[in-house]
Amino acid sequence: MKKVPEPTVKRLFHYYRCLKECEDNMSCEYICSDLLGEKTGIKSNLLRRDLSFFGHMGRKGKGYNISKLKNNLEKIIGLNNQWNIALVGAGNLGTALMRYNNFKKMGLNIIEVFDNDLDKIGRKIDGYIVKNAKFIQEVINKKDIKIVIIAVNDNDIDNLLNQIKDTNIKAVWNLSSSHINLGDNVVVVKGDLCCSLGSLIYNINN
Amino acid sequence: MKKVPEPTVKRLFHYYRCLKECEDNMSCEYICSDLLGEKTGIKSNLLRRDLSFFGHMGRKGKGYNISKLKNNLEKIIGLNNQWNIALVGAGNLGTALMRYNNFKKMGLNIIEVFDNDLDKIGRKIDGYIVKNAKFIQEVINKKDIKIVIIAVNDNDIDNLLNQIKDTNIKAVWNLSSSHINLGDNVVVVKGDLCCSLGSLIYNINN
DNA sequence: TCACGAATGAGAATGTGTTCACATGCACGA
DNA sequence: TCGTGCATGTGAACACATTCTCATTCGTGA
Repeated sequence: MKKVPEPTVKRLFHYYRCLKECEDNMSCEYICSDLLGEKTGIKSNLLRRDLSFFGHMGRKGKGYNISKLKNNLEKIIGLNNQWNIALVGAGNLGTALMRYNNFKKMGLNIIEVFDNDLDKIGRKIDGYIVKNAKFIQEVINKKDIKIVIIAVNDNDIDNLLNQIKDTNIKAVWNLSSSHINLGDNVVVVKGDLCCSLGSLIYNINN
Repeated sequence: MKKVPEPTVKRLFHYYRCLKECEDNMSCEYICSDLLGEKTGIKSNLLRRDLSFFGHMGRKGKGYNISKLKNNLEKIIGLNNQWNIALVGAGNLGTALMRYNNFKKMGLNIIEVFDNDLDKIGRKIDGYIVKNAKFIQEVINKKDIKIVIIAVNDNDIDNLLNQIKDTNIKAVWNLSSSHINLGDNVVVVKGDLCCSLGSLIYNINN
């Protein structure tokens, strides 16, 4: 299969979520690219191109079967599996993530929470008992965790990375402002909050 | 001036923050693109191209003057001004943002917090008194707020948008999962948390 | 069964962003 | 002051992503 562009991948999720809503709230069985595009804010042309990377998803003259397309996208993205996640950082942002219900709906389960603040370790937050960050490596290996969310302040990142380096994790979602490099085998997605606001400010100014 | 690509804009902030660190922690006055690139995880080639959009920022054979470049980027991005921000949504995510110190360091000030949950309205969170969301329009106009952060659950977005529509705001940072359209005069930056995890999962799977 | 309308999907063209290669100019030591 | 080396910055090539256009196919109604 032809390589799927990264922007396309990002949009897949929008389609997926929108289709899920349609499935629940709409009476009809099919949706055309114009409507789906309008709902997601993506041009219908582009939407069709995106979907066509994965084969013939629709029916000419009719549109896309909502449930079928939804299920296909679910598999394509990988949301049909359950993913165990470790959250590092039980501060404000971390706590918000623990309580963020939408993750669970997607099959994304935060199953362990770590911190290196002694005040937090051992405390129970939203059902999670915060563990000492020095056990990360051990726990990740034991529980076969594949995804790590980093939501800590920037000072102690290096220690963390050393701990994580020799595990079998596949991806890191980096909400800190530090640059992370864990080699070619680990996907790192940046999610630095400041950065988004930075580009927003630039665009206001120019 | 030639149009600056959006990816470049996003990277500017990384350079800026890194330079700020260098200013504090390094003894030397100049930094070369190789080193700055390594620190930020961006190829030095690309970095030089990015900076060159804004004129001659460095000295051949020597590198970039750390403080000078930092100050230049500050102006280019627009971080030398103070920006008043309204936060909509005093839930977990909203609260995390109120407490997120890095924004203040950037000159980004959340000065008002709104919600439409009666349990939250009137309460004091982290120094902010949560106001009723129905006063958004009034307050935005009065306080000359230019940026709105949307951190609410998705059900009540439409009401919000109607309130915001007729104000003079310039940008919205949309952390909800709904698609927002406020015309061509308002910059909307998407920050949907689920979406990032979605593309992460895809990349693990493929 | 045929004709017409609707909507997909793909080739080609365009637009956008990154990388390559190297000319240019500055720094520094002899 | 001259020559060598270093690092920037830029034109050109390339790679990537979006848009345009339209052939194709299916559905529907006469």
